[in-house]
Amino acid sequence: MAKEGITPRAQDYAQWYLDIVRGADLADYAEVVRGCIVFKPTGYALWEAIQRGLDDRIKATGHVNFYFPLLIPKSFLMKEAEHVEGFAPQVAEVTHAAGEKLAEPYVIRPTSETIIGYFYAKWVRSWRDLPLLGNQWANVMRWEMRPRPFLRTTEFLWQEGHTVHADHEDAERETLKILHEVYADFVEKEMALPVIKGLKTEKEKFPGALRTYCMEAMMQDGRALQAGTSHNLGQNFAKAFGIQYSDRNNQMQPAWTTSWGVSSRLIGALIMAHSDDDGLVIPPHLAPVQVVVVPIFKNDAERAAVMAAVQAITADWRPRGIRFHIDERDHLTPGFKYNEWELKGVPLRVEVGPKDIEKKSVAIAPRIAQDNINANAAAGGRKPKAFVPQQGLADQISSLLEQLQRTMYDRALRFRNEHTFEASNYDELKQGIESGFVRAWWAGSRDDEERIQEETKATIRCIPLEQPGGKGKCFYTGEEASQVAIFAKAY
RNA sequence: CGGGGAGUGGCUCAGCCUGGUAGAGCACCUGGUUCGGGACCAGGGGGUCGUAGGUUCAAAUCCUAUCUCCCCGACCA
Repeated sequence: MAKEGITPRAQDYAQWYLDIVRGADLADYAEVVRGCIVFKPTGYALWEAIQRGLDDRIKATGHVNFYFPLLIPKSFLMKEAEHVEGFAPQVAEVTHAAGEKLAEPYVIRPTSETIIGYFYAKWVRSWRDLPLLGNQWANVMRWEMRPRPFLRTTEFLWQEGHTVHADHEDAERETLKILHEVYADFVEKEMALPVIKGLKTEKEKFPGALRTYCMEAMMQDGRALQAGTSHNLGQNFAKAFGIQYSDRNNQMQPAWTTSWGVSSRLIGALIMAHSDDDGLVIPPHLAPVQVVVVPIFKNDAERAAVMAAVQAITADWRPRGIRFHIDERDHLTPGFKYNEWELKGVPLRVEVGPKDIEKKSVAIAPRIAQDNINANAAAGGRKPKAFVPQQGLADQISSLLEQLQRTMYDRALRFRNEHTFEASNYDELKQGIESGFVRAWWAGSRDDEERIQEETKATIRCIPLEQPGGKGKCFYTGEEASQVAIFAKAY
């Protein structure tokens, strides 16, 4: 039962995604600025919800926010060899200002390790200054060949954390803490998106990092989406920018740094992981509007009675922390509103009409199917709907929202499990990556990895932190392997 | 950035081949009847046909350039 104007997923997944973005009114194309989008209010509200959830966790783990300039001297980028090489093809440069050519061009930040490194070198003096735990919310720009709304735009919004540590162990601890306690915790609990946490291979790691940890999520077409990364930068940037400190013995030591980020791409992940052919589906924890109330009336007298009832019914919702909206528009039929709010992904709909006033009930309809709420033929619909008493409604809504949150996570996890395959040879891998993730014992080289990518379009998404243990036979080289890798096509 | 497709009211598109006063459906506005799963009738508003240049008495239509979007590839959060 696809909505008007929504291409079914099975027909064209890419078009479906674009239809959701447009239909749910999340973004507009900034067609006058190639590759950029306008975050419309509903899209930006999702970003604000993501920011809130992450910012709370970033601060709870001891970090503070700050802000560095958008423009970075071009020479800064050149100081770390791998870093320049990695980002050079993607940077935009400012060469002129005030009508004059600049002596040294600036680049528009593609990420801020370099400029922050410069200042960290000034700020860090002693072991007592460490760890230095900072984060900034910012926009960055990376010139993209093939942009897609939220998933890959030339300018995007993100947070980037940058920390300095006295030794490798502390930097490593930080890198993993962010991955587990900030990123995966947020994405799994608030976005209802199960992720696989792992290590990037040399080929896939951040340019200039010692190692990169990541979390990978599965989209409904079986492809992987990198939902966040956390880098142990080793001493690479510290050495390039001279970040050093006096240790307890008054010896100068190069420091160790980390950086980590998640971006507005998460909105794309949210859409592609949860939504259906009827439109967007937003997990209740994240939803800017969790419940929409649709009043039903035929005339002014009914309208007055119904609105009074709606006021009474919703009176205790706000104090209970339920985020809701009452759709009072009177030029649209209820049926139209149902479809519209489903398209926009609101988790729960409550209908209040004259019959409900009489029976002290309301109709309640979850955005996605729930075991305890069945399709209600009496309501003329094929969609799940239940009539429940007004008494104790706030409690029931709160618990239903929690139930929906769990259902969404479970549903996404089940989908991932059903689309994850084991491969013990190359043919099995080729077959598996057509519809999902492939787990396989891996002892190949970087060259092997590149060859596999050329031949199959799939990459090693990560070496999962959770390993089966023991040894296996590499599916590609036939050698003894001590680790399992996840292969998939990626966004 | 290479290959392919497309830009005409807010949306989906027709008109272009064969140049001659810009159309439809949906959406929007007004009024009325409706209203528990995408209402109906009547009236109305809205488009320098992506942009720039050229050909022509005359260009949405033909030519050139350019921008943007979509699909496929190489690059990436």
